[in-house]
Amino acid sequence: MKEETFLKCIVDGNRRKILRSLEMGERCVNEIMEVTELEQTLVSFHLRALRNCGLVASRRDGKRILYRVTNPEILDTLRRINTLSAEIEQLCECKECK
Amino acid sequence: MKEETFLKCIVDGNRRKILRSLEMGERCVNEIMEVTELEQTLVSFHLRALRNCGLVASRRDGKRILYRVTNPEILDTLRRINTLSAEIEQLCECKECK
DNA sequence: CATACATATAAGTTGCCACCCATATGAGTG
DNA sequence: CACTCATATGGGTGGCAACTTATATGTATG
Repeated sequence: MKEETFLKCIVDGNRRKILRSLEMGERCVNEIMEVTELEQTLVSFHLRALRNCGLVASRRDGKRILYRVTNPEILDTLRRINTLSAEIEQLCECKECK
Repeated sequence: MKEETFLKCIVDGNRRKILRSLEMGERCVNEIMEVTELEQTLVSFHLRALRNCGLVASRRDGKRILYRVTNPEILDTLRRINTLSAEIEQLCECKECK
């Protein structure tokens, strides 16, 4: 996968929400819906994108389909980005950041 | 700055190109143009965005304006994203990644 | 102060992406 | 096999963001 693909995938806030909802392990779509407070179709839509990018994987368990993050580093990277953003805010001189 | 702002800023390939062109230190717009092979207006356009986000800063030196990355961690993070993307590619089962 | 060089800004166009709505698939259960 | 629960898919739409073209600002230099 190219860097570009990865970034396009995580630039969306709902997709990051979904990724973070999988921090503790596998979850089915219904659980993800509850945690993220997103509509079912929207969750499926984003899960598909995340899956196509290789960020999540799924397996069936009876009626349900369980999703998981493929690589713990993905969440690490999100955390790092979060920290870095906060650090940059300190330096930034634009209006939004004041 | 919010995570979202940071990600929106670096999701663009040309902006990442510009950031990486500043890896070795300060550069003026003209140099950035040469290294990145981007039009002048486009470079200025993106520099403005990067500046508004606090990712780069500038100072005047005679006729020229020199730009620099505000925080070396920004480039570290780009490197990390690059590595991670490559790792994910190994796991990914979609067509694009094969 | 007129001209050239370096960079910035503004307006207009286009393409893409997230979202919504409606509907389909697919597995379990009686 | 009908029905329901869980999830996926497809078409349509609006908004935003990157790019282009044209022009403005600002600094040095003769």
